[in-house]
Amino acid sequence: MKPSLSLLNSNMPSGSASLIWFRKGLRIHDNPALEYASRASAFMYPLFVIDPHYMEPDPNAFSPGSTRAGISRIRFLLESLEDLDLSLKKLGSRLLVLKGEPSEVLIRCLKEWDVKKLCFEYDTDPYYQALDNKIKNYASLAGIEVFSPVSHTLFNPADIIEKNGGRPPLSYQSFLTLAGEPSWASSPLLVELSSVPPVGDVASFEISQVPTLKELGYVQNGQEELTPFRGGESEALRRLRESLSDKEWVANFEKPKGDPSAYIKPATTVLSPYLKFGCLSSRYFYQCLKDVYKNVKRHTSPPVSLVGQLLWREFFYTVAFGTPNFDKMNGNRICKQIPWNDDDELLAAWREGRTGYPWIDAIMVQLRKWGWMHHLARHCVACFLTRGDLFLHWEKGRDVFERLLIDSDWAINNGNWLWLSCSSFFYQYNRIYSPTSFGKKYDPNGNYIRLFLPILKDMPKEYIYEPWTAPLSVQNKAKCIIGRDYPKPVVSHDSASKECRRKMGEAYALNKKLNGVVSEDDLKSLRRRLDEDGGQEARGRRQRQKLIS
DNA sequence: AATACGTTGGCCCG
DNA sequence: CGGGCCAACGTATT
Repeated sequence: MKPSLSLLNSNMPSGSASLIWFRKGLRIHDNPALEYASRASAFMYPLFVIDPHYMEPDPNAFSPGSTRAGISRIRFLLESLEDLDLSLKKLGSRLLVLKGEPSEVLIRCLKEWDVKKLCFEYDTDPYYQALDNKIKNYASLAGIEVFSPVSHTLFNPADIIEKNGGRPPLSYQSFLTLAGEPSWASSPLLVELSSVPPVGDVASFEISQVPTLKELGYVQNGQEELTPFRGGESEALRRLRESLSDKEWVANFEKPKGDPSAYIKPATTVLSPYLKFGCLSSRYFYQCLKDVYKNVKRHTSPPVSLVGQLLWREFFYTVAFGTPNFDKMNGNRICKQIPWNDDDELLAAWREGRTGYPWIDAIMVQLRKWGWMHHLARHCVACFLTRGDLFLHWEKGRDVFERLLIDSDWAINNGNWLWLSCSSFFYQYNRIYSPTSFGKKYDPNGNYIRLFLPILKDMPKEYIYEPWTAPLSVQNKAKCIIGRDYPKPVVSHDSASKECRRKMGEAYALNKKLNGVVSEDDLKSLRRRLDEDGGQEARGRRQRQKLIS
């Protein structure tokens, strides 16, 4: 369908079509790419590409979902797309959903729809850096204008890195000093779009509606519990208003003071999944928080305040963007080289919530069912897996989180695993979270454990954090025999954490000695030495134990 | 070279 | 529940 001449004016060249390519940024408010695409175009094609690599069911994965994403996050994404489609329809448009390898689909669309202007939000993740370069190269050869604004984050990570002489800052404080106020903050953001151009002729394309889980091939048996958090911009804005309505709460927010065991009403905003998919603009959130701060006497500050939380996100985006191999230990210049153990049995016990430590296991069950846990709960299980107890590789834990979290974000997830494993940013490896007493101080009755581990629901509170210490009569009465109905601890925290401290000390010393340049062989020989010493020490302990008894 | 400081540890004390 | 101690790291600043 060609536009009739009467519709045209000087800003609207004949038949000019733009394409807004949605990936993250699944929103109408504060969406510069959408706004630009809708300006001076006769037609606008709003496109989302369903990438089979991300969306197709993988029956071999360790949890329901695709190869890359658990089913909760896939559903969250589909809900977000549904909501976006609805919002576009209210503006007289709609979301076009196509399936296939994104660059192939996109290039075909650009050709067949004769697109003159391609708009998509700039993305710093390595996956999109590679994909977007491919698309930009094609567009420049084809003479298509590309508009790719920075709007997922408050700052452009490249700017901060440049300000710091080409390297990203490695501490939060130095990041704050460099960052200052965001450049856009002086004027209000565009949060309302009144109308957008109509969708043009879609030619030979089979456009589908936003698919359901079932249509994607997911078989739901009704057994698995999916996340209670609904996706989409509308829900994001509703949650935002709800959080902002309590001005005192916003003003006094201090992250470390939240209760990780709160599950009826989480101690934080739970806006992270909406920021991850861009259902909520981080810039709009920032603007709203500043407005609240203006109207109260005093408020908390970074790093603990709510604005501080947004800046943590920026910090990790910046370091991740400026650090080659950020998601690996090997070849990552800011990552300590540590001889982590490799033990699939222990890894599976952690992943599946059967370490025998109820606090740890309940958190892992919440991860699997809800795709979300409180920040401090994440700390506990990450510390337990790596430097605290099991001494397993942070990359393995990262993979589990990346798959199961509905808010998993490449930069933030990797950054936090580097942090918690004392591989980067944070180095006080003596500070280890106790898998028993940490949870107890927030939730002495163990309600959180009882909810996510119902097998322990009748265990008296005296034993619920350490059920293996309960007398058999108590276990019988609680209908939960340790070792049969619920596992015994896979390690003893006292000795395991001591071992971890020792190994971390040795590994740090080696990194220092070799100035951070640690080879595979260096790690191998350190691992051998640690195991020998550890073996000797353990044998010595058993010997002494014998002599005592 | 010396110093301050770091989003949120555990434990014991009063 | 706040304070002091434990044992102690690296980064950034001076």
